[in-house]
Amino acid sequence: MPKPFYITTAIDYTNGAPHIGHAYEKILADVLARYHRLKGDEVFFLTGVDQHGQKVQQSAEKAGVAPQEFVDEITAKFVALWEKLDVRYDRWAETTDDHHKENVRRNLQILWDDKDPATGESRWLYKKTQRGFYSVRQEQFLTEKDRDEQGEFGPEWQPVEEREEENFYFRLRQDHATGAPGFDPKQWLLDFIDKSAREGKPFVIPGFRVLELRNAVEKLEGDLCISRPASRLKWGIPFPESFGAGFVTYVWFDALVNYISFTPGHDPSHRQLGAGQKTEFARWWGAALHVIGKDILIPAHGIYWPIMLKAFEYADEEIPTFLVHGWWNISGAKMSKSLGNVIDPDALADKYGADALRYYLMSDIVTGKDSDFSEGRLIERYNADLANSLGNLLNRTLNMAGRYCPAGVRQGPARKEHEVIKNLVDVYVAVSGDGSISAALEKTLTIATEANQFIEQNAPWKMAKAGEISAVAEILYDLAERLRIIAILVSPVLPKAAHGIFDQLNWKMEPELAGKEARFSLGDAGWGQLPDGHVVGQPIPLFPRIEPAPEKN
RNA sequence: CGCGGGGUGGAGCAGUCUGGUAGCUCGUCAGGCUCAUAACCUGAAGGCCGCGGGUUCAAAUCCCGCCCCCGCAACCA
Repeated sequence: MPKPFYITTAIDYTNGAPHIGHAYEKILADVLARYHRLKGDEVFFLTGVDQHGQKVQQSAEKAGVAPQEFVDEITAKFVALWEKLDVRYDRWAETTDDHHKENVRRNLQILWDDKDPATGESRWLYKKTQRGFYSVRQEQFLTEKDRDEQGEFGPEWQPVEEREEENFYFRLRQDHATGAPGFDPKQWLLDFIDKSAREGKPFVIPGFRVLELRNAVEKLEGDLCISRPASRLKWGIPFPESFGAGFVTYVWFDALVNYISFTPGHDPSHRQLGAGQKTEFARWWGAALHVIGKDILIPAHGIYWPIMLKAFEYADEEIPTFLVHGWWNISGAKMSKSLGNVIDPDALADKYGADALRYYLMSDIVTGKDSDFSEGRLIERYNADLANSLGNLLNRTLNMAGRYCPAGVRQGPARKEHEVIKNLVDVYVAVSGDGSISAALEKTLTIATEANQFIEQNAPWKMAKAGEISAVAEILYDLAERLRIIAILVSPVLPKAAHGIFDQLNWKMEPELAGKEARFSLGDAGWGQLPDGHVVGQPIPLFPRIEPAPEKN
């Protein structure tokens, strides 16, 4: 029975066009999904868009269109980009989807109906009136921390007015004044983090984020305001009528729930995983990995979400794992719209191709850390690794095969290099499982580098001149096998190129496999699967060199 | 004394958790090869792994102190 692997990404906010950071996250998740399919796991890959909220409402107003029209337009850009970048997901999550809206409302109702027998009040939600200074410009209540040195609210907040507002709150910690929920969510989360660390079961990857998260939880005070008055936020999911009229769901309470709403087999009528949902849903949910950016770990994913799941009565083992990735900076500075240094992945894909962009984004960063984006580096890595090392290897191999062995390549004796390759494949599997894609690529490229060395050591062109054709045929079989294995290993990152290599090797050409991921399997990465006497195809440069644009003065 | 990340040959980075000959790509220099996408291969120069202490037979790696850089308001992965 194949192992389930459920991978999700953050859903992108449809307030602007996608940038390189959005693309990085989706490609990372796509590569992991493809890697698990390669392993033979049963994979479900969920991604999508977050469409509600204040900022979308404002942007739509500014653009003079209805919010739905506004988000539809931006959503289309995301969908088109993922298509262009070969991000192959299994389901698309949109928070304006009816099923999702229904699910969010049900979740609210469930928490509202979960009454403490002693008080008759909800254990999780309560209504409170907030009175204070409100920035009309920023649409938020201000705190003492927002005052400047003079003790005034600066011009960035103005106009500021005193306001009173009633909202619903979600308990993040025990609060005796308003009735305890029976246990302290904050303490539970701290214990859960510690327990995961003790058991060596990763809750947050990479490890240093665990420390950061734990410190943030320690400092946690106050609860989460999960409603907005409809008078100031219309673009969102209305609260159920039982809460009274005029409340709209806060975006994070809406967005996070998407992970549940769009999981296969989800039935909103069940509250928890337990007996009622020990079905398709539970099978997927138990294997969930959330890929997110470092900016949304604290507090949304690392604090709100586990406590929400706890409130929905998910067991500790049913809290998903987070893979937290870093950022692509620009010349050491943060990418930002206000600095105007945002990188457009769509234009890059047009210029260099999806595979080149995917390769760069996967190879030139260590998962979890930040890296610096540079088009020059993209070209450098493409030329060095893909054009010169791998592409040229394929080209020279097929050229020699066509020239010296038109009747086919021949299986030769076992060589010590085959053992080296097997070890590299093992390392590839180990590091890929940890999400270390750059290390996996490095190991894969090592096979190409060693193949180039192998050619020099044997100099098949000299052997051919000496008439040793059968020996040449064995060398070329060896090279074709290496290329076949490389194609399998790079296929998660370079799906197009992997097909290109297989095609040129004239391998697995069945029409039903053409262009399909099923063509690649880790089980085929063992040595010696090309038949004796196999005839390879014609060489066509797979990665033409990119000539760097001359330095701008 | 807020929280976290980083400081490794000219450039960009890995290695640090699980101490044991300092690794990769680019660049530089010298040579080789000609099957190949002016690609490939071999060799060389270049590092007291931010600084100072400590633990150890042994420290880039563990411990203590210090210095410098970057994030932690918004747009936002």
